[in-house]
Amino acid sequence: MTQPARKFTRIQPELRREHLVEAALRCLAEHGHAGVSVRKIAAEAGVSIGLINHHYDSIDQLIAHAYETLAIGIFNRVTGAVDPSAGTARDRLSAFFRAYFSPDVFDPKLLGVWVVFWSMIRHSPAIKAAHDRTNAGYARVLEGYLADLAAENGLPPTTVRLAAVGLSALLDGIWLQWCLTPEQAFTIHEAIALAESWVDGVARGAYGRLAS
Amino acid sequence: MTQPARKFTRIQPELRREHLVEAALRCLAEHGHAGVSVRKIAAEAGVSIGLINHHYDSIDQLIAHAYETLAIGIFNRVTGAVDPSAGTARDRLSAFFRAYFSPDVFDPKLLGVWVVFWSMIRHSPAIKAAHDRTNAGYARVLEGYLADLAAENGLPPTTVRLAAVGLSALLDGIWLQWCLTPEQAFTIHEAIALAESWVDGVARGAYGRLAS
DNA sequence: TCTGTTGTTGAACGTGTGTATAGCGAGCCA
DNA sequence: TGGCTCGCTATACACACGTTCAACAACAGA
Repeated sequence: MTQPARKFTRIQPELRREHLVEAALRCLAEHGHAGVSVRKIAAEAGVSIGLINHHYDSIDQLIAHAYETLAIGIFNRVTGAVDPSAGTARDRLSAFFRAYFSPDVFDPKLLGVWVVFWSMIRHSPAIKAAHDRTNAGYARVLEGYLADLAAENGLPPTTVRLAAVGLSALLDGIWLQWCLTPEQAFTIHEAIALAESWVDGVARGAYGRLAS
Repeated sequence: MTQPARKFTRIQPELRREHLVEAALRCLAEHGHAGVSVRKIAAEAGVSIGLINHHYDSIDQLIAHAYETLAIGIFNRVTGAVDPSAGTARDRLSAFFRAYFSPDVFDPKLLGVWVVFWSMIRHSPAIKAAHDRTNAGYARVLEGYLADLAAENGLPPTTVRLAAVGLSALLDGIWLQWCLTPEQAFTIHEAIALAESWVDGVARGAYGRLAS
């Protein structure tokens, strides 16, 4: 006596979109660029092909939504690990580094996802906008830490904007190298030491020429 | 009185492969990931579709060949701009920076090409191998400069390997940021200043903790 | 229990993909 | 000038893609 199997279950559009985003991210992590596929994502989410175009005008919009979800999630997790009022600016930078150099972020699978996003920036305004927004977020946060550091140590504050660019680039570069070469030539501990040493350089006035 | 138009011209396989690689790079620069297409590349090269599979077992091998050509070309141009015997180690680093931060390398179109390569690293052993080889090349060159710098300035040489990782990451990160955000928040001059300041930090002993 | 709304399905369509292959023809060499 | 080699063309094939749309069915409210 089999039940008349229910063919599907309805859920709220907002919740369904969330599920689709999660399935899309799993597809991107597993298949890279080939994971940008209505059929693969629908299969991963356990729904029919047509459902994606019912909730999104095109697959690009789903990917853009996925990018925004992932990028903001990581940003919040990393910056949320830093108590903005406790300790010195130097302490806050160290806390930021510890959160940034965590397995959540330093995961080679993540690069496969990110590379897809980067490749779509030029053609998709939605993804470009999401990228610019999170990028500005990191710049703002790092500039805040460095401005505090400059104030506490009496360094010239004119260097702050550019120094934040440099630190951001260093962190991105370490992440990139880590993800591209899984058989690593350096440890997470060493990666943190590189970032800390960069701040040491700032504290020793090595970045004075940026003020010119 | 029209000539009986020649339908094609034969050239040496080696030369033809070179033309195909150049066409592939133009396609990647223009169309990004969508440029990885036998039909697009064949059209760009002005040859028939089947010719690519005549010269390469699969399109992935053509892309790998293109990657190797481009990566080695840039590597040779950048490292070739540094006279390995003249001046101090610091001079050589500065010369390297000037060559690296040139319009040849700092071209947003180049990122579109590179992103395609990165996305294929996981699935294509040929591309992975080409990447590892050029990566090792940069590591070797930078380690050389930094070892000379350490010897000239009496710094502990144990830090050299890891410092090269840091410098390489910084350069990659600056390049990435430059290419991802064409409406730049910094100039090439400032980018060079960031790299020079990093070396200042090394010279001031900021990277002593790497030796631990 | 019936009805209306709407989230969901799945087949269909046109396009683009990589590869295989049969045959054409350009250019070399005797 | 003939013939032969092989670089090259162009068609064909099977498959995957994104999108569309008419029909279906789950669930809320009456």
